[in-house]
Amino acid sequence: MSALTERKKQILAIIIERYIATAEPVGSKAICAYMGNAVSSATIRNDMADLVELGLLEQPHTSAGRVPSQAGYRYYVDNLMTSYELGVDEQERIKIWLQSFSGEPDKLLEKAGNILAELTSCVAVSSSPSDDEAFIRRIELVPLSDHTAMIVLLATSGILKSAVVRCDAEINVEIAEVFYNICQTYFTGRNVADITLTFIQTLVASLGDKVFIMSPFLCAIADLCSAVKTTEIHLKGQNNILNHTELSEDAFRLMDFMHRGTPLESIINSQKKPLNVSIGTENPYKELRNSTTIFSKYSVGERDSGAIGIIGPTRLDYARLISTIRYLAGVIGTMLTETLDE
Amino acid sequence: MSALTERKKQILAIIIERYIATAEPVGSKAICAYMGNAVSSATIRNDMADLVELGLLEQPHTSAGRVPSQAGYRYYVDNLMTSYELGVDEQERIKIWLQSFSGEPDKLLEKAGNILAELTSCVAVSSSPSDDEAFIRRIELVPLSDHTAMIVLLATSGILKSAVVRCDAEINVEIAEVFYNICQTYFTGRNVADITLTFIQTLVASLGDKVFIMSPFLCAIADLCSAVKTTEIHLKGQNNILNHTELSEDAFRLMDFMHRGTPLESIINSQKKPLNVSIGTENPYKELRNSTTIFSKYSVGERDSGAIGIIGPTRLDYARLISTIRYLAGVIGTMLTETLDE
DNA sequence: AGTTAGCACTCACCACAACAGAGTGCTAAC
DNA sequence: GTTAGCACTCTGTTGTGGTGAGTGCTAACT
Repeated sequence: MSALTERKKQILAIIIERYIATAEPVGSKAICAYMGNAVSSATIRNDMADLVELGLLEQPHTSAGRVPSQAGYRYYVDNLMTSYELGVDEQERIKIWLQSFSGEPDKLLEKAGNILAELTSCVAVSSSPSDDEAFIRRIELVPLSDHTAMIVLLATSGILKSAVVRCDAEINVEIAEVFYNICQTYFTGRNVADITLTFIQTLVASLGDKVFIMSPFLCAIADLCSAVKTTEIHLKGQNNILNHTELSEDAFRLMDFMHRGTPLESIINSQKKPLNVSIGTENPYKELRNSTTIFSKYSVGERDSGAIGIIGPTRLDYARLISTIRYLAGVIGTMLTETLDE
Repeated sequence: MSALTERKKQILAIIIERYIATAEPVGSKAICAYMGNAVSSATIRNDMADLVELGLLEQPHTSAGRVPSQAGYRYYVDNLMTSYELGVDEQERIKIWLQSFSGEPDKLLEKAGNILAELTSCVAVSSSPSDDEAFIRRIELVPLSDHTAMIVLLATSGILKSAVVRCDAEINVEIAEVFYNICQTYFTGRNVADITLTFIQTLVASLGDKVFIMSPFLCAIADLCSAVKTTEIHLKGQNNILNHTELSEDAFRLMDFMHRGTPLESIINSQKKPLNVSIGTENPYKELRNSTTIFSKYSVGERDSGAIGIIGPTRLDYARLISTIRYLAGVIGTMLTETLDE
């Protein structure tokens, strides 16, 4: 595969970079100029013909310049791209943006999505950390009024979920005590995956009439546990779809696709390497056949917990985006790990 | 203004209803058929010419049918539209959808936005209840770990806000006691608008070194108070913009407009009547000149607290949408008022 | 007066042809 | 292997003529 001559690589790189910058097919003459007229346009034409032969370039029509094919982008990303280091100022900016984070992982990832969308002019997708092997670290009951209370559940993964519950009986100290006793006995330290609604049902039944009144609280706990292991997905910068003219004809389908949710979840969950670039038809969904997705996993502690990335056209400034996403994922990872340690 | 003959009104109504249904200009012959050939197409043409004269209709070009003008829609909404009663099954469906609501106003309004977007195929906008005259009903400190705690603030408006705070010192019973004392003395019962960051600063200064450590908690409270009075806006179903072909050329601008946030906020806050329909240029923003907005305020207790509505093209099924939005706003109001009473 | 039939007219839409321009592919020479 | 030269191809644009839907107007009718 790497049987390309240096010049062909150079030509391919120029075409891709020019095309990324201008969205116009690149002609032999323009390339010639970009190479400082080292060789003539005819020579370049010959090389370009070979590159088309290899499937790395495409010509929209006979008399247009060349455009990178998906394989061309792939080759570029794998072999040609000069890796780009995020400037210190940009790094600082990102950190400052994220600084307001105070300990709620969900909010951090939502914010990170916003930043990424802003920075890349693409649609940003981020998933809150999810961990179905998480344990319940702590459950708290926060009385709000005579008949309502908030239940706060903290998992070992650092994830925090809360819900407001209404209760027919008055929520007094006695009830709170019963609640904490039940939590201590049946919930704290258990795997969130164990706390299902059916588990709650059998539990309530076994506890008998006395604590029947607890039932809404316990159901809420089950819901929170399921929320802990559910991947929560944040979609930001959807308006950016319309920025990219090459996507405009797919815009509707794409929008719809992204709002369906589950496919995105499966994409997020299927990230193999730390950083994945899927170009066009490399994506598992046909709606993305003209799009590129770039996702980076982030880790909390030693665990891969979620991912953040973008969906954009295939014509992307890969070098910049990859380093941005990688950096962001790194920062998220360290921030979340820090909170975990405490 | 109501100097229109009955027949002209009928013609106008038919044109609008046909156009709403088909998005095609309506010709005299078609109207003739819809009127059961009661009069000839020539007569209708004469009437249509008058309606154009009055500015209620427009013709895209000489040889096309007629299309409602913005003024036409306005006349229709004000005088012609047969009000539509939401079916009981639809009412039930909405209630069941919203049922999962347990006491967090923010979540209820987010959900309501989702429902509305679903139901109308428009972009739904909803604002969480905001009330800058709300008082602090309750503040709770929920310890999460040695150095982090969650602060929960409940306002008299029923709004619930929470934040996680990190603290250098260990959060023990002693600190909690100091916290609650401060809350009791300086916060509970006060107007949220009073609790500004500068207020906190002077407070911290006056309390002296001993409680300097409380500072992050108190700042968090100030943030929560400002969140209570801030209008929080939920935007749902943005993918629906692309459903409406007549908006497609404005789609980009519209998307951008909606993502800017502040204009939406000002629209929400400037709702005069319980239910407002703004057609095209009646909207205060030029980006909406081809759009219609329909918003209904909802009330918690006796107070107008927020609004919910849609942004769509001018070609809308006004009757259905208006009744849907009105109903939804009513349900939201009662649900929120109920939680308030407790 | 209001209504109607009849008819010329207007304009968007479509298809087809002509044309210019950009960029190529190929050939023959270097 | 490289280059100059040139015919060729294809797109995008412009212009023309035909078609059809729907109108506006006039003159006759009730």
